[in-house]
Amino acid sequence: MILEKKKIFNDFATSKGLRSTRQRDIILDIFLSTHQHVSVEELYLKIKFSNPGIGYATVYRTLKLFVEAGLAREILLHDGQTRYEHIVAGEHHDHLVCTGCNSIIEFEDETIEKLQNEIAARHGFMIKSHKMEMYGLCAACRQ
Amino acid sequence: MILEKKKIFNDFATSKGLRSTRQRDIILDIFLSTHQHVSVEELYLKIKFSNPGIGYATVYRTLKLFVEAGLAREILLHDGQTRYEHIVAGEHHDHLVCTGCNSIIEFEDETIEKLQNEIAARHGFMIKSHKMEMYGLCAACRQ
DNA sequence: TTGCTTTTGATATTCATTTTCAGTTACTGG
DNA sequence: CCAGTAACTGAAAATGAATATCAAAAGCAA
Repeated sequence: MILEKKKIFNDFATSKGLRSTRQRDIILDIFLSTHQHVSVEELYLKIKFSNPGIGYATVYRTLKLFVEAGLAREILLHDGQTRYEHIVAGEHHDHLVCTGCNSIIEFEDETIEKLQNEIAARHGFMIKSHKMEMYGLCAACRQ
Repeated sequence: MILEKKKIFNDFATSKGLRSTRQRDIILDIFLSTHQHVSVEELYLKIKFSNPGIGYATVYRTLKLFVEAGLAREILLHDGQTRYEHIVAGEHHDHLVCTGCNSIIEFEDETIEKLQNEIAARHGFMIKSHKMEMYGLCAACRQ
């Protein structure tokens, strides 16, 4: 699956006439090794650890490329930090965000997806992406 | 309905020991006269027109109070501007955002709401709020 | 390798939002 | 009604995430 994603990125790079660089390889590797919802800061620190010398701006730039390539998606929570999550082809999940401990639970619901498409169609919309977030207290924080 | 909202804010202010000020009254009035999804900038300009002298910071501060009071909700789109929308008790709507012309269509779907509650329950979550946004091209922009 | 173009890293910049702080205003007790 | 005190305001400075700039470095085609 990781190889598959690397291929997606390489194909994207080729089609765009982008060059293949050490930095982009490293950033992709590390991004793919992370869990969902990395903030740029988190990713940058992780990269810096094994590869000092890679600059902040490059991480930003490269993440934007991942979004363009369809590998990642930007998500905005309410802490002022943009996060990036992995896109898995044919799969879409949404988020339960605990406002107590900031943990995030993912879920997927086919029925909701279908309803979303119906609603979009009803309004003449052509949907490219969507997101859904539910805020509340997780089981642990309710106590 | 407007009076009702003013009462909600007054009650909130009283319970929090906040003072009643001319500025807050004006900002609430103008906020209530806006449509959905005002950015701070938009609101500030509108306020400035009839009430020069009211400062940017006060508008920011006051909008946060409206959120606390349950009158407004912050929404984050992808243009770097925080927007505020009205909360109508017992009603919840979601958004279709056109990435072509930035227009926003609102919709409401009871079935989705129900599904969300079921999902939350399944995960032991107590939901406080949620949001759903679908991005794509509206009918006009598809052409 | 040469020459050209993209990419990078450090830094400066931008822009939304928050903080600071001195002056002003609202409320409370007398 | 007045004075004291604490909250509120406005202007300006500060912050912090994200972007732009630019000289140096690196990829790529011939």
